[in-house]
Amino acid sequence: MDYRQLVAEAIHNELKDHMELNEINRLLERPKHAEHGDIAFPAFQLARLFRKNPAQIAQELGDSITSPVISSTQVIGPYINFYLNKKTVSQSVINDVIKEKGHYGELSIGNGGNVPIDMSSPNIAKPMSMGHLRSTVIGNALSNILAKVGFSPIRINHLGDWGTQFGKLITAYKKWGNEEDVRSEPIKELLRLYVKFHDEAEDDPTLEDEGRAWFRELESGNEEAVALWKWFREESLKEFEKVYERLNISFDSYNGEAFYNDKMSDVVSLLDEHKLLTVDQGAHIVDLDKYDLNPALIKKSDGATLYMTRDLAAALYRKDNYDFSQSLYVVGQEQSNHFKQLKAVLKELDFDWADSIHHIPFGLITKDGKKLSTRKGKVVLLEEVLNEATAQALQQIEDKNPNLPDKETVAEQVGVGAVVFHDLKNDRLNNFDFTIEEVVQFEGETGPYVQYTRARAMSILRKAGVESLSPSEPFALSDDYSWEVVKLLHDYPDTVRRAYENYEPSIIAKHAIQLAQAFNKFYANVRVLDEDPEKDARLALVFAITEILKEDLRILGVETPDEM
RNA sequence: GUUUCGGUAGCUCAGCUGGAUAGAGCAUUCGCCUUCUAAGCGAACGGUCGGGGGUUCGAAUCCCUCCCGAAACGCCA
Repeated sequence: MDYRQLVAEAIHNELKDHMELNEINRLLERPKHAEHGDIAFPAFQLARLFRKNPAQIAQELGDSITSPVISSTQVIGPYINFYLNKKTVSQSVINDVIKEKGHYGELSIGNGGNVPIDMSSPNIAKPMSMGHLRSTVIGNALSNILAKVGFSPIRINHLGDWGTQFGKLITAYKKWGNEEDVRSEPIKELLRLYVKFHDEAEDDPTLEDEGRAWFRELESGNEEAVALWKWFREESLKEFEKVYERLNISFDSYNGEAFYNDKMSDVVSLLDEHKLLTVDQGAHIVDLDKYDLNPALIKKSDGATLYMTRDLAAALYRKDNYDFSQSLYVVGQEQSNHFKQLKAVLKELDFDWADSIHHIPFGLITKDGKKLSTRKGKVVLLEEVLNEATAQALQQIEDKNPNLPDKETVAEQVGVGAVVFHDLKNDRLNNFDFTIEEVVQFEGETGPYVQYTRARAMSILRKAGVESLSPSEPFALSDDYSWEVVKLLHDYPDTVRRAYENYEPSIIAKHAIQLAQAFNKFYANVRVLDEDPEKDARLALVFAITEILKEDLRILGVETPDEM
């Protein structure tokens, strides 16, 4: 049931010749204060239309609007406030959820269209940082949201597995590294070598030359260089897999930068055929003046290709391979310019699908107010954050629920859940300064709060012996605490739609928090298991809540322990 | 300097396409476990919505301008 639509139709019945249904729907609003009813219609626009005082219009119109979902109407000044029929609406909404369970809120906007999502994309030989976490969890949540509204997401891990840094790394390894250390702790050791290289290079600039030389060797297929590269890549991937496993995220493709090595010359020829390339200071560029953008650098003055070249190759490959309906890039906002250029170049190539490419930017994570830098060894290691969160979750369990079975598993779900939820709960463009205390929190607007809320609800169902419900029974409720929950359940499809339209997982996270808050108030004030004529309906509501909280968290990539 | 984001309670943030007395969480203080998990609930405290103009019946929200912060700005990705 969509009661907003029903109310709009009821109003439209009275205003047929004066206002479109859509317009009415647009004007309807949810009052901020409970004493203003459940849904309100302001009469200001009508005042202009009828050249009358809006309060007077509201007064005249108010009583004539009727509908089975409206239980009463109250006019306050220029507002017509509607109170909905709680029993009718709650019964309908609860049954909708019970019928559809996790599928509730699914939409068919996507028509099954493929949507490659460029996400995570860590650099080989570097540890996963909090920054990669953002791309990973936002990308994952967006994939789930897209699937929920009918697209077929394709998760692509565009690994940073090529570039001059490998020349530097090979140089550093040959100078200061050994096989054993790399094997035992690959990322840590490779990072140490990488940082050492940059330290030493400050005093000894010839190192940079050596690094470039080794990269040239790698590009031209030098056996030793290629072997080292492959080895570094494998070891790194193994480490990344551990993290992805903890986050419960998998990919459909690991085609990274190296994958496009043999596909870039085609891009260059294509640009050339379209007469788009010009030479400037020895470099090949595409002029983008008419887009008010800097030129896109396609080839360096030494002939080497660049990031842009590679991303063009990737965009073309994805179009050919997936025939996507849209293509997303979950990449930090500091690269906005790059993606504007990318789209502009594709437009210059006359590809009409250029507009279906969307950069999904996100804010920067800083530490002590400063940008993180791998080169300077200034990193927040994701794995350490997850470990700390899990350890604290375990401590919490020991304190509060020491008899809980399988504590370690739950601690992992809660700890990781806290970190992931924290990353998704705010507008993705917000910057934030990393502190472990802030990320690992279990109270208030956090992942564990939502998980805990659901665990309490599950506990009620367990005690009542409810495992599943069929939607036939009359689950009508009318108390205020249930009503707040019912309204949030009702809003779910619209929430999903908004999350999709804005590519914004935080909209789902906020819904989860609101629903959890509403349920906790209900829980504190309404006894579910007591014998009461409404007992079955209350259990049905609790069941509906567990389903939607679980679905909210599933979309965000947060697990849901039944007990904690 | 140019462009793009941002400035709302002590801190972190909501506030949907302008609407009725600006909301949460954290922190602080206080109350609630003989009743379904207190990772909870309730209460108190806390705001010139960066400043100034403008549009409007109505502006935290839209426009202009100024101040402050962050990021990007041709051979890194």
